[in-house]
Amino acid sequence: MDLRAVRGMNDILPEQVRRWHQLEADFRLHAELYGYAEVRTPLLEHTSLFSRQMGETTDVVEKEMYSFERHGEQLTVRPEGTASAARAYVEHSVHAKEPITRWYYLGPMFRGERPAKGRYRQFYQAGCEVLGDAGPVCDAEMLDLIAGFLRRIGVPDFTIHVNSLGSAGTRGRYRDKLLEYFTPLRDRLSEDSQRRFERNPLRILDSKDPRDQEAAKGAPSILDLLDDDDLAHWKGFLHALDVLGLPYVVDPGLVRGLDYYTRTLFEVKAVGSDLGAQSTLLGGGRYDTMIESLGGPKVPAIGFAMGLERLLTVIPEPPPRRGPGCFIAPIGAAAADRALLLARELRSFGVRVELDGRGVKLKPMLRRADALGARLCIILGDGEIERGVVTVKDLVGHAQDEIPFEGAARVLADRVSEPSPDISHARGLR
RNA sequence: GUGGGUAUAGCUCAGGUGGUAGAGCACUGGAUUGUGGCUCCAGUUGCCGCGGGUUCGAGUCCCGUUACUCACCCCA
Repeated sequence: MDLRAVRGMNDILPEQVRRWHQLEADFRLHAELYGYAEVRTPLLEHTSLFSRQMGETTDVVEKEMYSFERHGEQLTVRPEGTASAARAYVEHSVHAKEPITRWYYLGPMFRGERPAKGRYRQFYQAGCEVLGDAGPVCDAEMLDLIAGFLRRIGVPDFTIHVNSLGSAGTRGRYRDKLLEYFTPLRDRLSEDSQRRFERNPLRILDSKDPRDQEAAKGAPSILDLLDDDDLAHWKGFLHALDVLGLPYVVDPGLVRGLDYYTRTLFEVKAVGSDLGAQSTLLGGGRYDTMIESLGGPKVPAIGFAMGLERLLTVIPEPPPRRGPGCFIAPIGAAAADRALLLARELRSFGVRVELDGRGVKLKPMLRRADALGARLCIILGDGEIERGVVTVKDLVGHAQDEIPFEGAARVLADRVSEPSPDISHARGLR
């Protein structure tokens, strides 16, 4: 095969799409329960939106975006959802129409990273954003939504990690303190962290390298630098989590890659999964200054996004798809005509029908019906036409009888909805 | 961008020390002129990733290359 999908971009075949539908439906349900409404934004945005919002020096912006020029415009295929949602919020002056806005989104994102397990160049994210609510209860409720959703879809075990970055000033002060702390230890850090030292010293804290972990042991905590307002928010957040009974881990080393976060920061990791290094199922946090920096009003905001591929590798396989209610096996040209009409009528009763139009012998048709896991097989040949009947074979049991062709659809529709006579033979459903 | 692993039938994979391809599953036909699943029999499917080298001879050894994959970086 010389034609392949683009690297890092995957086909999702129907067998798997079922799982995606299920996941998406569960997400929508939970988001709606908490008052969120779906927003849909374009896949393409002006490049500047992302470079300004995510931070010029983040890896995503520096080397992972699919950017190009077209008709004199610098465009980028969205690498994440928050920037677009924020842009739409500002563009439509939503703040002037309602004090609090709760939006969710769902769709593909694109980053030109080297693919690995649970990480692809086209990947799907679902996320929520609350705009206009600065309170810590809002942050805790978002985690409540998340935890309920994860349990609902069957994530076996996960941990919630939380941290606070304070406001912009706090972050700057903390950065200085960290630099001060790491400077004498600098030559003991890993090569990667030597680089981080220059660019983003906060990231040294969550390095996986044992040398860095050793060096970071006595590092100052950002939580000690929070000002009164930040601290009140942080405490309110933890209090609300306690009220909700949500277990969490305070992780002062939790730093996220995007520059726009303030105060609350959280991450949910899968426990005991085979996701390898990509065990982070979702991440989010508060971005109280982003809307304003986008040229919008002073509106606080918080959001999270989760990777659907990662969720899918962690949750159990759903039961197999049920077969059609009726499989129609016509034998001969006259039967084929009748079968065509019968199939349509059955469907009008809401019965899922598969008609075998191959014109082959009965045996392969029955085999096909069985492989599909059909409930009933309708056999229609010359004999049946002469007698004005159809033969109905129960594929779950073995029973077979004839019913009048006239009014057959209604009778079959009723029969399909009945419980199977002998469930122990329900095999071949794969 | 860096490092490791892998590449043989539609799928999952065997193929010591080089002798010109195999199994299971799937699919098709038959045993059963119009009756599925189970069983039995038979059959179809391969540029052995690609290019080059060594050799009388390469799926097997060497070099290169591409793809996939895992890990790092980073992130969902």
